[in-house]
Amino acid sequence: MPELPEVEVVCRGLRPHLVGRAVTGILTSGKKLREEIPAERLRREMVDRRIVSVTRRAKFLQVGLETGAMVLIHLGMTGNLGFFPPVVPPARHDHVRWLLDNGLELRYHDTRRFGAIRVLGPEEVPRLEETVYRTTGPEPFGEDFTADYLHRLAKGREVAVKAFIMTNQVVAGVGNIYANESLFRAGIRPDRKVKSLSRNEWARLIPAIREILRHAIECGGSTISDFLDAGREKGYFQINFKVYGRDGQACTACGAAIGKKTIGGRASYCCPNCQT
DNA sequence: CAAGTTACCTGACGGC
DNA sequence: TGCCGTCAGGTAACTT
Repeated sequence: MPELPEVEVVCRGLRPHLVGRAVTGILTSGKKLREEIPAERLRREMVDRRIVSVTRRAKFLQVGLETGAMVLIHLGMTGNLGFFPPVVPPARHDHVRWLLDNGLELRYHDTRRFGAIRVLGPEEVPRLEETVYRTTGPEPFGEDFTADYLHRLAKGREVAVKAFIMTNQVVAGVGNIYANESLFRAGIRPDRKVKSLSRNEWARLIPAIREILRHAIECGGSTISDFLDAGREKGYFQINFKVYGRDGQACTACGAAIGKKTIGGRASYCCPNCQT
């Protein structure tokens, strides 16, 4: 499920329910995610502490504690968070349950266990950008994400533009779906080598990425409110994809059949007519 | 060093 | 019905 827009939607959905709450206990499944769940450290930094912020950087959710400590949550491919009353039996693949002082539980559910949960002490938080995010590029909505930056970074390189913009070091948070959709919006073929893109094309791609992401966040936002007790994919993404998953179907702009091929091991879709 | 491949997991789906 | 291969929105560790 989660690329940047989904993580942003989860972030905004959690915030009003979490900020100001204190954690009273933490239960874990004992199963390993991408990394071991640091259950003891989680308890040490969170139990009897108040949550003061819920933010996002790249695809990480950042839960800030009153002590200055922080818990990072990455949803991987199938991670999700939801609030439940304790009487609701935990589901298969619920891996962390945060008991809250309002009687509800926040549950982390992750079928494929590609997600991650990390704990940072107060002394580690000021250096996040140099440690956790050392290899993470600019936020797509950040002012450092510019055509000049991309043009310079792409110089002489042979990688396909779609793989390039999906690389975390280049820009944070653009996954397979929105890479496909952004390139369609910008009219650029996903298999173009980045060294062949003009300064103008980069300048076109940036707003395309931003508009696609912003629209996806807004679509998710329409159902944000039912986080309580709802959990799981309650129809967040009624986004109409223009190319993703539409191979063989007619392009919404010109009617040509959308094509599909693999780039960098990932399914890639493109209109042979609208994208050059 | 850049670019491509593989591994980590489970579940859903299509073909036979 | 069931068995098998393939695929899935992420990422890092590999190999080439």
